[in-house]
Amino acid sequence: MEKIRLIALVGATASGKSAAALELAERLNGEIVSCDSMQVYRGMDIATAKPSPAERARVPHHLIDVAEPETPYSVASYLADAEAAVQEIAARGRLPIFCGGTGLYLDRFLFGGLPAQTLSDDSLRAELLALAAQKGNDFLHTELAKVDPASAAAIHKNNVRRVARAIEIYRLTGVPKSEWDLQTQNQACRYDATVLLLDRPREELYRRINDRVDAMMSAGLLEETAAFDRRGVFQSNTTAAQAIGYKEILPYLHGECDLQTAVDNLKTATRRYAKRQLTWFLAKSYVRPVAAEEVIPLVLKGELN
RNA sequence: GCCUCUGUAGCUCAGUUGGUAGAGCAGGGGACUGAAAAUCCCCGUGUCGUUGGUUCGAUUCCGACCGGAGGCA
Repeated sequence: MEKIRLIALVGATASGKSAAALELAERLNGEIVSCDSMQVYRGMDIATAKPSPAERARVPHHLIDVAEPETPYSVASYLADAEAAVQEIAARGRLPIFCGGTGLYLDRFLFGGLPAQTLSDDSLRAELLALAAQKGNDFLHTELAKVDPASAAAIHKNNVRRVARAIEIYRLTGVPKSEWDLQTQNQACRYDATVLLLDRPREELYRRINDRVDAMMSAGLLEETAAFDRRGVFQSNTTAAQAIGYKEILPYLHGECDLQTAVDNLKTATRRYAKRQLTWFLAKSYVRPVAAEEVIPLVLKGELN
């Protein structure tokens, strides 16, 4: 069976992916598939720089507003949802255009996630994290080494989250995570995909980030944050509660710092996030960095296939 | 005007009983397979305010000067 053709625009936050995707979708009879771990949540509009209703009316967007902020959403959910969206789009004879900065989501979508047996178990995970808190990171890491030495060697002992997840996989399936990993490593890409990174000079990117944060403030980020706060979304440590934007504004709303400090912290957090995104994408051999302003012309000329 | 405190990495500060200095944050780099906007790892030379003096040697002690904070007038 022939692989489905798709284009993906990735890159750091504020690099201009959304606008480029919109234009390409209109020119190439495409539909946009968001690849963003935070835009999936309903109501988290300003902080996540979600495409506006007007933009969404121009081109169909998928995987935006598909979960409530109180609901856990993760790579696994994404793989299923994205698979379905792409099938639909392709069935309509249109081109799926991925757009977003969550590298892990796209990576696993293209190459396949862990098998369904390796489900997750929140209570087991909580138990393991508590164990590390009580007996120390070394203790949990040693536990992992007993059942999965390869993973233990690959995961730093202080990365308790990953250590716990690896143990969790073993407990749930009886097979070490490192074994499961072998099944998805070095797999061929499941799609006929062109993955382009919108590249910009670091200085320019940081300027755009600062400008975007200022724009978010004028768009009502304070109100959006306050509303979620009243709703209790930040009481638990759900994924949505970790979105950059709310985390930094909340201390101001609670009178713990002044507004200027909160905004500066938000800009800083966003810059650091952008750097992490770039580190991820640039390490992937299937990602092609292209100067941001060249992306649309080059795709239209068909020079990037 | 006098007195006291203070001036060390971009920022906040520690320290050297005199042998040219180190943390946090910021910044830089990296990892990443069901929380990924998360999580984790690595990276610290800077005229130790300026200028004289004492000393083999001063960022460290002493003086003066220039900033800053407070107190007395």
